[in-house]
Amino acid sequence: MTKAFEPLIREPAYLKVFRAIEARIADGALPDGAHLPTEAELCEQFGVTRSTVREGLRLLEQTGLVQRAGKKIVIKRPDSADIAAAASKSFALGGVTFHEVWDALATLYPEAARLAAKRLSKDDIAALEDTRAVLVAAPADDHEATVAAAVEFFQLIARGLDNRVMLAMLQSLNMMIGESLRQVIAGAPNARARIANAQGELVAAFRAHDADRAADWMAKHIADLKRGYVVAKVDMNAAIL
Amino acid sequence: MTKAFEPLIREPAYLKVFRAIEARIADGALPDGAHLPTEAELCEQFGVTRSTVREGLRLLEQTGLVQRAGKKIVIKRPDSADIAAAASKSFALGGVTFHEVWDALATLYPEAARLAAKRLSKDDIAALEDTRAVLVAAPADDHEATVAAAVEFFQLIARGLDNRVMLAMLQSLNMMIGESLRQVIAGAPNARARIANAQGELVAAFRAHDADRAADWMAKHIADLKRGYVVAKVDMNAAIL
DNA sequence: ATAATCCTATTGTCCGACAATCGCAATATG
DNA sequence: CATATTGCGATTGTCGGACAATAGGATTAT
Repeated sequence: MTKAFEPLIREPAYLKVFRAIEARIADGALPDGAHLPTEAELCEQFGVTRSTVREGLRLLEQTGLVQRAGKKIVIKRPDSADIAAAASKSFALGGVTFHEVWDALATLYPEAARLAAKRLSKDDIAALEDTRAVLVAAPADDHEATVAAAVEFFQLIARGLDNRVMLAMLQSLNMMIGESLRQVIAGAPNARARIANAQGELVAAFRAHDADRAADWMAKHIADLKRGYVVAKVDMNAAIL
Repeated sequence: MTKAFEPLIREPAYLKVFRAIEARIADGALPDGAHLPTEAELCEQFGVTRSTVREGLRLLEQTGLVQRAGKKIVIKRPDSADIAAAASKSFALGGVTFHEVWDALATLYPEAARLAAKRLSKDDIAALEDTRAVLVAAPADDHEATVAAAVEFFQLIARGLDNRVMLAMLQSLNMMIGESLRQVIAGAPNARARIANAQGELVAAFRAHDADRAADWMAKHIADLKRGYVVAKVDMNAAIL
């Protein structure tokens, strides 16, 4: 006998609230920056109680689709930074290892550098030099400043690629680079000098639009990071954070 | 006058509930597969009401840290697929264009293929051939089967790299490849034959552990996708989905 | 042993209430 | 007149209790 009825889908009301609002955001009915009606109004519109609406709102909130600005809830589509932050948090929870992160860096970043050599604007390159200057100027014992400048250098490259997909991916790597570097820099005395040198060569390659050279130096730069691990005696198979 | 008091941090209780449980998951106190106590018990432990607990649970839920299995809530750390799904959904919401996705594919996948040539096991390669066989065997007018097989081929490569970071990134690209291909295949008659050919060459390169050849054919494979866009008259600057 | 039935714990939803807080308007102050 | 202060109202955060629906386990019947 053939089935007479479809299994009827029952979804909690709070999920329906979530999806309804999500759909409006997706189709542009609720544009970026618009603010949601008050909870009471949503109750009325959806015909559910405030508790239910609030559970739905919590889902939206965590998805990164809305943000509380003071008392109002404003629509904000997730940008690259949001995606990257969520991803790297998940990676950390998943116990991703130094080796996996480094491996990804070594695979992706030389190609990113290759693109950067073609795409970075003069302003982008100037910003890179500024950041390099900050790194060079940082006190030798201020590891945090060194890490910050090194990461910012990567960030600038990622942003200069003019591609939100790659930006999000590289950005999530960048956040994890930060964690890695923190552990390396304290234990590897001349790390900062080596970083500064690599950055200098990279900037020169970018300026010359020399993709091969940029990729090459980026590969060296990343390889150096691994050497840093060894010197600092970091276990490559340990989880980051 | 110097400030006499720190600004005291006040966080909604439902956020504290969320963070408390999240922390327990992060530090391993709540291992994967464990199940959370009932809402009533959580109320008691945290000293808040059920509404509050539930709002916290909704946050956990959307973060992907827990999953409802029937009535119980079980702990489940987000895996690569979760990260990829969340990321590609965000990309879609952000209006990422075909061009951005293709650009990322063209940048990342040849390098992935290079790694794959070194890392894929015999079983991995056999699975690739099986998938290719499925694609070849699919009826010419069954676009969906063709898309599925083509995407699965990419999935197998990504999984074979043995790196969760790269897996998550490639996987999110794969999900978007699906969207792209769907639009291309209907409009590009011999797309399937070209895909099958590229897949064959890739498998051969993998089998020979020839990284350069693998990267080369992958680049061609991706370039073909762009030609498909042109033939199918897809606007590269249009948003995916 | 398997299938059908009942029970109970738990979830999903609702209602009503109140304190805390934010935004804004009305007011006071210079 | 411009700026700071105060007060008010709307809105959120939290509470407590309530009830129907349901999933899962225990119990009974086949």
